[in-house]
Amino acid sequence: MSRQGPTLEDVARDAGVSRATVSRVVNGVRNVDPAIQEAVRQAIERTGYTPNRAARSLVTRRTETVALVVSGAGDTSEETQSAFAASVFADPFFGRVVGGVVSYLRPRSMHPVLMFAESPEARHEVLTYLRQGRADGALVVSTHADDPLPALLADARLPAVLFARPSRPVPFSYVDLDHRDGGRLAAERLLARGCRGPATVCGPLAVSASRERLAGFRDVMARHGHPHVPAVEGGFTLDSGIDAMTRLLAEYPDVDGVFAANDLMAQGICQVLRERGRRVPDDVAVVGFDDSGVAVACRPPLTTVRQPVERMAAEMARLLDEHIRGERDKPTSVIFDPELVARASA
Amino acid sequence: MSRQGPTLEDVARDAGVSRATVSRVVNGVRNVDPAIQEAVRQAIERTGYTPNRAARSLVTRRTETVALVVSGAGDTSEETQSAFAASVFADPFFGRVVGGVVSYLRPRSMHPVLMFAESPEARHEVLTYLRQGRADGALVVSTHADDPLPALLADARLPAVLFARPSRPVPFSYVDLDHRDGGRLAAERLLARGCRGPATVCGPLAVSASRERLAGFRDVMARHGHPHVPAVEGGFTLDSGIDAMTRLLAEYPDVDGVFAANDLMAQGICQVLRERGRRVPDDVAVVGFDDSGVAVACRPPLTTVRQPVERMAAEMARLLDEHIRGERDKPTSVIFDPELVARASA
DNA sequence: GTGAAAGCGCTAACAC
DNA sequence: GTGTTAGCGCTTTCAC
Repeated sequence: MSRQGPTLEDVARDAGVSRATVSRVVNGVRNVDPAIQEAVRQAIERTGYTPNRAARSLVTRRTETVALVVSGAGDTSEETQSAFAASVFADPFFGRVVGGVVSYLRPRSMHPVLMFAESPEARHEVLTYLRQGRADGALVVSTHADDPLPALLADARLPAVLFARPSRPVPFSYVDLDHRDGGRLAAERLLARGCRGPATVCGPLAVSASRERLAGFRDVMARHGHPHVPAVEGGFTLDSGIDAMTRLLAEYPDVDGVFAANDLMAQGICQVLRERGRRVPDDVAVVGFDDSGVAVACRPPLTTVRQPVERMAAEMARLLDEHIRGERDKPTSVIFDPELVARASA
Repeated sequence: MSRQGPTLEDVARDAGVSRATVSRVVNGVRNVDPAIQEAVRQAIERTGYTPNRAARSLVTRRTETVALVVSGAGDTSEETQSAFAASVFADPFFGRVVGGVVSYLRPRSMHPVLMFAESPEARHEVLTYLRQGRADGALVVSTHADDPLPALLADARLPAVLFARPSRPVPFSYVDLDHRDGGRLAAERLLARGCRGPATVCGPLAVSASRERLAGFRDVMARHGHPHVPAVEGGFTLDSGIDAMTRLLAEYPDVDGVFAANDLMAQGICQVLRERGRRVPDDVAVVGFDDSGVAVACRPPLTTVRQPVERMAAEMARLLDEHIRGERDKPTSVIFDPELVARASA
């Protein structure tokens, strides 16, 4: 394991200049004679030099690494820690977040360390990690509303940016979607299709995004003669969509339009409907939310409200980067607009 | 950003000892007087000391970080780089890998940096990253058979462990499943159900695992009077499962048992069958592979061949850790056994 | 424009 | 057992 290639010193000797000059060339600092610059480049080439990041970090106090943390609720037990990761990625949402984050970081030679914070110990790990300077800041995606991590990070004065507005105010930038507007789009679509018995399988009401989507949906529906739209609460999983729809049908057999708070639940809903012999969209129209991979994979393909997760995640990374580099001081929020994507299900 | 808490020096002063002693206590080296040990602990507590990892790495030449790299084929274009991440996680497989890896690393205060190597530039990034000493080694999960990354890592003499046996031999340890045996289990299940018209939707034949599963399946089938089992090649995605099954039904309308090379395709197969009015398992039995989340989510729940991905991933991490620490020298392979999980689909 | 030199905070010989 | 000391490889004043 004693892999340590040539150092600045070696390159300097080879090029017949000082360490400082090589460092300048490596870091693209101007004020270096073009000829010398070229000589150094060649020396680097010859020696196969690669800068040692630990040494650089030690002086720059920066790692070009950020923690990408998926943060759960209070107290998942230890046994489930590995299952947490699997369940998290069961929703295409997180894969998209990763993709968006990487698309921003990679061109800048920055990299994400993946962390899960589903227990108090795990949260402590995240704080320690950042305090040790192993990462310059955190990108936090919470799966629960009452996620305590943002507050902990704030107390420790560690840089972070959040996906979605935190339930209790913390001095961090965040990106979010106009969820209320998303709910409205779904309602309008169902109404435009002539739907007369609308209902919704909403997300966990503890999550603000769920409440907003629901509010927007009901808002428009109320304005069009549906003051009391039935809503059943789901948990953003396929299973919970199946459950919710089963209950919904039992209580309101004549629904003809359902707004699901995400695509995964919409998929479950379609499954239930098909099993009951109801055609989608002819008998019951279904509108999803997210426009994730399952929206296209679903039979029928889902009409859904698009959330530009990749762009949002990239923006989140950009904000963090700016905070870290001191280019941005005050917390900011960037809100994205949803968009209706029409496919077959509604 | 000038966050730098107290240093060893500060703690030493506070405790009235030398830096070395504090270092010993921090690193749990014995040969320290219990009383002094306690004094140091208190000083650490008082000062709120956290070791600076860059400084430590500089001397230990270790980062306690590993690269978890998902490696694609040769030449995905740049635009799709962010889509690659999303598509990768569309298969529950990778979430499970992450979970397994983290379950090993976390208790050891090690962490994974997520990297995607779907293009030549991206692969180069991975090499640079490791050469700079930003990670101690790589865990490589290839999505394609002809992944060039392992060879590149080997040439650079960087430590790595692979998920699945590489198509061309490289001097790295790897974990794998006895895929052939998995194929056999599937065949036996279908035969036990009295299936008389077996077929299979296999994985990409460029992938060795696909070939093995197919071989095991056909092997048993041949031995039981089915010398020529129809096989259609899929791509491990839900869509490809749908396509493959559609083609299969067109050519062999009287199949009554299908072995899908993964659960995602099995799900697609079930969808097609249901659309065609064929009942699963009564008209056509379906056996999946992996036992991932979709196996339970599928209607009907899938009978499938379990691949213990989490355990395999954890083992992969363990092997890498041992290589890094010099506790293991020669490349090793650890092969896991598949297991049939009986549910409703067959 | 370039070099000399002083650290960044830590670990690991080596003395005592 | 504990302290002293010499770096790890890099960036960055500060002279020249």
